[in-house]
Amino acid sequence: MSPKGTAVADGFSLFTDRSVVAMRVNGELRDLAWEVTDTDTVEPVTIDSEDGLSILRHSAAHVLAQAVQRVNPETKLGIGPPITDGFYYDFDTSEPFTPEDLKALEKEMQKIVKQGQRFVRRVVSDDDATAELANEPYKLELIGLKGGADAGSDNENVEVGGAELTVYDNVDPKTGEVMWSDLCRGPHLPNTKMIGNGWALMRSSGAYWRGSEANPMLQRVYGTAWPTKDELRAYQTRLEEAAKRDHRKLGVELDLFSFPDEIGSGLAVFHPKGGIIRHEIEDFMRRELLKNDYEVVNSPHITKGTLFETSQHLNWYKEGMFPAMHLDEVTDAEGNVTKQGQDYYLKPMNCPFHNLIFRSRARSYRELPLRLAEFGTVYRYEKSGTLSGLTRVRGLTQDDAHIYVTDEQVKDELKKQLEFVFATLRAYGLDDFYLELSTRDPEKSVGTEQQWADAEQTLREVGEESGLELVADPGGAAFYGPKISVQARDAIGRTWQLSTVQLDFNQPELFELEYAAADGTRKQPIMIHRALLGSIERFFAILLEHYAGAFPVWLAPEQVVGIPVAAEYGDYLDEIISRLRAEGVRARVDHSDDRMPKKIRTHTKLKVPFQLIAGEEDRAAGAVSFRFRDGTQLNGVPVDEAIARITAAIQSHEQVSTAWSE
RNA sequence: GCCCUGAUAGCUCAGUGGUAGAGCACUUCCAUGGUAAGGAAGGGGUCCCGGGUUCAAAUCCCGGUCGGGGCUCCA
Repeated sequence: MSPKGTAVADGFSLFTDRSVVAMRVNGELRDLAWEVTDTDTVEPVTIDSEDGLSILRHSAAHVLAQAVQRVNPETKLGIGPPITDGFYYDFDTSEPFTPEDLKALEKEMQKIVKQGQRFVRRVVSDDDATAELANEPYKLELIGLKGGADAGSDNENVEVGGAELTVYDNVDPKTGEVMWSDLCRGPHLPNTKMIGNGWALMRSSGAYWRGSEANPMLQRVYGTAWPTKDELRAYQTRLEEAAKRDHRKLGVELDLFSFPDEIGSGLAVFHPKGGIIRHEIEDFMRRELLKNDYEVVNSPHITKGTLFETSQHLNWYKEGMFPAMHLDEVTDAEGNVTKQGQDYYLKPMNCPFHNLIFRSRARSYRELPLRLAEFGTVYRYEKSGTLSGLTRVRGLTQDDAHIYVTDEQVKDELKKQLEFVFATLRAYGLDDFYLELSTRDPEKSVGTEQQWADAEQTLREVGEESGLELVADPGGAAFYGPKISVQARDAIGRTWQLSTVQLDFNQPELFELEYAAADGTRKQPIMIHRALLGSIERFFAILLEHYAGAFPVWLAPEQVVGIPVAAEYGDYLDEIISRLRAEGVRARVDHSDDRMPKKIRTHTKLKVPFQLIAGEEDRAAGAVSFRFRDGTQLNGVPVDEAIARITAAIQSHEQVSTAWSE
């Protein structure tokens, strides 16, 4: 502890650079108005730093709240923290916000920003705060939480996280009048003018108070804020780019899949072009499985409930399952049951079936590791509000595998699995990964502490040995065992949880699985669940967005389209195309009566990797001209060479968007 | 599941109490063309479904289905 120094200055005199919006004093974020002493360590916080952006966004949230209460003073305040790329503020209001309301609020916010109100920090006692905020029931609740054992989430800490309670007053710079106040830990920008014009309100939605379904729903307004208008524009452009590659939009444009209303929510049909992509994804996966010592199995989509009683799924996840079909019950004329019926369920998971396959006969240690793989279609009754395109559906096909190993084999097998995962994902064009280790949630787990500790340790070692970044996810494990998951970054930097490798010491026990060990005793195997692509539907969506619909040649639904310069050259192209088709290439000639530039436009929009154009010059030379997706071209390529290059590009899983360099 | 919001031609969308529209796509015909839209004509809609209000409903009200944005959830 250093002796208390003498107050010497505030941040305004220490930092004249106008991009400094706050400072760190002895590691703590402080307003520039904070008085520092000669023994303090002081660092500037600039607006474009991570802390600076959070402060900017948090201040913008305050301005939003002030605007809301100006428009409707009856509105009660929830919380208003900064978040990635922006901020939100929750309100309890009699009428939800309409888009017009948001426009009006933006205008009101602009006035507040222009006025340049100062953010002034004021320390208050719990009692004073309680009196001052008597009309703000949610804030009172937060004050009550402060200092409790469970101090609430980070977002709530933004309001009351400090050692002492503070209120920020928004003060009119001319009159000194307090325009508005909010309970807040701070720090804030010195004044609202510094929020500038790089912000916008985005949307509104409902959100449960303190994130619990049991609590009332508040109205949340989301906004975004950046140091400059240019950065705001860049952010908006980024959102537009992401929207352009939205798989739901591309799915319609490229005629890949649809969700007919007649079938029901979350249930997709794949059209021929989506179907062939899916076929290629699965076909490649199957070949890799067989090369890597998996056995391919198959199981039905429905089963009697007893199976899921054994597996405990009916106990733990019944709400997530489609309700039972009650079958085979017989009643007499009086309605008395004369024969008990049976409950049948659509399967939400494949593992119990694989356990039955394991158990179908005596197993020897010589068979282990036994790797059972299936593209198993499962049905889950996901809540209606959580469904989203192909990424969250009610009917999905998992590329599922269950691997049964001895205790000694666990580590080697996990290693092998991770390597297999990386190699496979790379073949689909995803190569930027990190790992996440999900560990025990003591509230929700079976098995002994020792089992968990050992398993988590093994997973951690394997993860660390992979050389990839390993992120902890404490409490994220399922109840039956820890898992390691592979997160992949896509072309625009978003991360997706793909593969999971999960240990399970519960099911082998529930199903009484055993094998004969070398010494003749019976032992229980350890089970590893592993999904490599996750669900095929979701993986399909991820690839579609990753490539923005411009798939590598092997996955492209149409690989080659021949475009004759005039109808006369159609026959010549037909010959070339039939040679490609004989090689298994998806190729056709566009014989429609559109003009050539129109055909080029059509197939460019459909993102066909190779357009083969032929006219007099090409025919005379026994050649074709390539046009690639980006508009580059390669003229007069001899036909044999063209075919060889196309088939090679398919073989190698290569992405081809531009002309090959010689 | 909860809050908000939407549904009009295959697609994108205009129309908002009084006979249903555009562009693209599709069909046919003309045009025979060298690198992102040649021309003309034509077909195509229980305006999501069911109730209600009204002389009259695609339009207003209620319920449902499906979509979208969030919250919660995600074995």
